[in-house]
Amino acid sequence: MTQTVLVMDDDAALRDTIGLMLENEGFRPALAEDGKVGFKQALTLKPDLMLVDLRMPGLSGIEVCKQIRAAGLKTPLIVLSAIGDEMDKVLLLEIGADDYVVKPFGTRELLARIRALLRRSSPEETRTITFGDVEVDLTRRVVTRGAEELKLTRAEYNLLTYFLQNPDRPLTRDMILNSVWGYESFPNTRTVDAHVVRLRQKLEPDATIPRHFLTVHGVGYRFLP
Amino acid sequence: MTQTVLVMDDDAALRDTIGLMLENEGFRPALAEDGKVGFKQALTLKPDLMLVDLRMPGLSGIEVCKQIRAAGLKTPLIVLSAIGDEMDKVLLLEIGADDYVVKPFGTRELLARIRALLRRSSPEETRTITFGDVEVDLTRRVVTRGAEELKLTRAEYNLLTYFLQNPDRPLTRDMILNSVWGYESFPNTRTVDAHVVRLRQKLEPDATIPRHFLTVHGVGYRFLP
DNA sequence: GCGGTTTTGTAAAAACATTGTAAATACCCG
DNA sequence: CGGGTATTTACAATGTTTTTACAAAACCGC
Repeated sequence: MTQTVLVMDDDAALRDTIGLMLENEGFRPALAEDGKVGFKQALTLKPDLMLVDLRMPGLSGIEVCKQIRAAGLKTPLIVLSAIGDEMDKVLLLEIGADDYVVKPFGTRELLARIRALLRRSSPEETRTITFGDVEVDLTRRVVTRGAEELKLTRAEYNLLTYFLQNPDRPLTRDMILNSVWGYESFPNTRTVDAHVVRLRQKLEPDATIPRHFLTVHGVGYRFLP
Repeated sequence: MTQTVLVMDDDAALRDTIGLMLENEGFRPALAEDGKVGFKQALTLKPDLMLVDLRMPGLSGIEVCKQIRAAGLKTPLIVLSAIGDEMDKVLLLEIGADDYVVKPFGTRELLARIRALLRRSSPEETRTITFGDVEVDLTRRVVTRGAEELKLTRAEYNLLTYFLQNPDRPLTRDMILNSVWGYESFPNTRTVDAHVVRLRQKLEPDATIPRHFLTVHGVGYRFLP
């Protein structure tokens, strides 16, 4: 489950910093000090993402990228470029980079981009959550029960995904309103109840005896997968 | 325990309004009128959260954010942007902001976002407390005894957590009423007794010989873990 | 210890609050 | 406009809290 990130940079200090940061954030870092080593590792390790410095002695970042793509690898790739480097988007496209970060950058920015790219490029066709006899396909936004596809309205679906993201803990109506409806609109808290009722009718085996969308009297609701 | 919020905005009126609002809501506000001062305060005060105006004379909000991130600070950060500002998410990502609010905004919205962000960024711990054969899971709001889950009503649960927070010391009925029921409602002090009885029935090995919820005659009650 | 007094335990009644739900109304987007 | 959604409303059903009443226990001065 842990995702591997291959870091190619000739600057040892930077390499280690990034490696450490990645480790702290739950990734498995792999470090390469030049393009030749990096390319080999890209083939053998099959990392989930690569960070490639543009300027490296020997095989340059540009060359590495091209070779990697030529080898048929579609690994998501972020280019690290020094400020002042000619960095037009055509070049990036040509070498098959998905994003770039200009040095010097904050680890936090880098991390955000890594996460964003992984999210963008992960084969999420199969990101589904199941509970009871219900299956929720988060990428297609489709909910099936048994064999048939259910029709959920926008509000119902949003509420459902909020429950899915916060299983097994009491959620007050206000928390739900803020997260699902946002801070701009202020519907009555009873609105939440109305929607819970409809989720129960559509998703519970027996709507009168909730097994998944439980009420916590005096508090709110709790979702139990 | 009080959380510090650093507000960076060149508009003195707005700054003060926000500061006042924060104070009212139990935060400790710190105000900075430009990026330079703000950056210094960010380093010295180590605030729990920052509000940064994008457009400021001198060091702009964007620059401040970048510098703060470059300095390694991970402080949660909300950007305040004037309507019409180019506010794409890439920019937010680049500068390491966690959320943004478009001016003009209501204090209520801002507050909600501040609270939400603080909640998001505080490490979530599963706090559970045990006494006798009872286990209280404070995050899930679930009380178990032996193997089975007990059903506590809202008042019972609130009373229990108050006892848990003040173990081994006598609590008068008035203290309990004020802390658990608040100053808004004025129930009879016997109400406390009624609830203690029910806690004993649900949580004591033998409700007739209390081992945890002790009576302090003429005073009130005392909880012994 | 012994009455008298105060305080506490407790079940049950009464008052009150919250939730389920359908139906009515408002809203919104094409 | 029309059709679907979202929200509010109203009322019943359910659950909770508070009060009450009386019994039991603790305290107190003698």
